[in-house]
Amino acid sequence: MLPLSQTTGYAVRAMQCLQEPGGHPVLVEEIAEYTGIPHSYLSKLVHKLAKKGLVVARRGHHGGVVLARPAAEITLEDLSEAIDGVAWRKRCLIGLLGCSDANPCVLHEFWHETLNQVLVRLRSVTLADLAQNHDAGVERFRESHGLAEPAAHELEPERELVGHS
Amino acid sequence: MLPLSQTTGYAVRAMQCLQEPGGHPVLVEEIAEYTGIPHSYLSKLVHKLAKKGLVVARRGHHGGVVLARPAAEITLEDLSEAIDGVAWRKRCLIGLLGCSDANPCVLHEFWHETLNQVLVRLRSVTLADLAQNHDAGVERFRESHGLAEPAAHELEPERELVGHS
DNA sequence: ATCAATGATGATCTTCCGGTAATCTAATGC
DNA sequence: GCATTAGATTACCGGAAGATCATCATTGAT
Repeated sequence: MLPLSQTTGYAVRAMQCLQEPGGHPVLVEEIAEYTGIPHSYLSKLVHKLAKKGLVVARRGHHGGVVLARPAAEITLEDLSEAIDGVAWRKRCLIGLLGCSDANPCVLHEFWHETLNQVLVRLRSVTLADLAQNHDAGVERFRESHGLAEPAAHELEPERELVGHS
Repeated sequence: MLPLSQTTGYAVRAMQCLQEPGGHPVLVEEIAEYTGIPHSYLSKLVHKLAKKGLVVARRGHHGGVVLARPAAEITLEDLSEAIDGVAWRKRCLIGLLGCSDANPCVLHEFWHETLNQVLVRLRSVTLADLAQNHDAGVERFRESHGLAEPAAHELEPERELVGHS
């Protein structure tokens, strides 16, 4: 009933690997190896993101994927919306199909406000925010899972996390 | 990734129909007719709630279901926990298996705090709160959907109805 | 003791999501 | 233009959640 799906999580991790618009395209294959997301599944995911205008994918020699706009202009909400859509935001908490703004159930206002708080938070975090902690977080994960080494890694010291509280 | 499942919604609706502890037991059948939740599915749901100590169910003559404690002492969080458990609260937003409090991903703190805000809200609403608006909310819904009066009509097959496809 | 009322339970079906594999199509270099 | 490199697309598999059906087990009235 509030599906920030696993695939949206994948989307976040994939996007963390991408360059700013204009940079060298990153191969889906590279993202797959780096993140551990299955190649073929990632390919579809990327395609979805491309259709939504968040990334640009090119085929053939020197193809790959780049951000369609600056990382600072892509929020978690954008990713959630691109992958999971927005339909779930309108679903009644207790599943009454007749429930709507005009015809609210007992919990309508309560739930609407709850979702809103979550969305505000999702909107407050951008890809650029993530990049700042990218290495620290992902490196730890990679070590504990024996995944492939990235080409270059510059580990920034532990910073205060993105928390907006 | 934040599954307040459809079944939890059912649980809320079902619980709205119950009496205070000590009151006359309500039949699963009655709840099913009143709410539109499939009888057999509801039966399992009720059983789960009983195992969690939220309701008491008795079989046989004059059996039925009653609240195990006052409505004012049962929160939405209780229901969510009884049905969906708590595992999902600990899952990493972006699906990193190595992510934990000791080994946080970039979004760990952010997500933890987000979930917390939701939980605080779920904890702030009790069944008793719902009862106060029960009639207004549910009646409106029933009217606009032609659902059975507590005294059982039959439901039209083609109309969109909660949980029927 | 018996029987009917009523919840409990297990098998099965469907749908959706995550995931795999094979193949198609577009872009580039030669 | 042809081969190679990439992403795009299609078909299919498996598991979990929702839902249904049939059957079992318990309680209380008589």
